[in-house]
Amino acid sequence: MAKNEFICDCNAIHRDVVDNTSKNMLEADTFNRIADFFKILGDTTRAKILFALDQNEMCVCDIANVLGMSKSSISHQLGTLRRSGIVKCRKSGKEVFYMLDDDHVKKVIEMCIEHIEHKK
Amino acid sequence: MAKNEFICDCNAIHRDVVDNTSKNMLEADTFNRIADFFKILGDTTRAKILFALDQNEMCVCDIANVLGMSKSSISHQLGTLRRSGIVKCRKSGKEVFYMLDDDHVKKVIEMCIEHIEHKK
DNA sequence: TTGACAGTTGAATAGTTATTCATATATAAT
DNA sequence: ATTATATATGAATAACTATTCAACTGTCAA
Repeated sequence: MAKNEFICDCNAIHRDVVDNTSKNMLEADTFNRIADFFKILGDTTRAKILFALDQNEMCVCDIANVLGMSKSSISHQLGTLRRSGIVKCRKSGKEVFYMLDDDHVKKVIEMCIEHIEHKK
Repeated sequence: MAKNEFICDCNAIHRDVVDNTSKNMLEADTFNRIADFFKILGDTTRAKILFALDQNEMCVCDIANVLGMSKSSISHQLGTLRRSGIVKCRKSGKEVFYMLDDDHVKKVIEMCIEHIEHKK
């Protein structure tokens, strides 16, 4: 196999490892989805919102007060979470109550906390 | 309790829910750590690197070839992963071999893939 | 129907970050 | 010593994103 079948200009390639690993890689789209999922959790505000919603469904105003942030900011983030299918909402009069829409999120957050405690 | 003990200017607050949830919230620093952890996974390049390293330890050049990206770019990302304690490395001559340094990462990624499959 | 209020949304700003390029360091071979 | 190579790194650019502000929608009450 010629050197320039490989993208980068090194001689240090371990071809068997590279070939084998390449074969096992998932589709590009799958990695995008993985990254997108974690990107959602990778923001302090959203992490707080999800942790809070794990305890109670809440209206936008409640969440804003729990986090000490503006309603607009919270609403933007809830929009992001809703579009990702991680939270869902129900309307009741003027209020909109948000709740988790994903079992995995809870587990993933718990595992993450475990990780953090472990690394301390 | 006076209205302005709450941060935002709504009347729609459910005080018991807000008070209770507030009590159960973790420290700000903990949420920052949670978000920082997920931020690391929340990038396509880093997700690919971690998935690849889950199969074999590899040198920078190998990873660059598996991902089809420049060595410099990969090296920057490996630095980020190393500083986060998610990968570690060993030197062997001119080469530097990287490997996972965290059991949780594997589990978290697997759970994430499960989540993605489930939502399809 | 008018006013008040819960929530949403678009635009703007400010901060962050991934990649590239050029350069630097470290190791091995000649 | 000198050269080649593997990796690291600083600076710059470009792309992305969180929050704010202002304006808007929809609902309830008077």
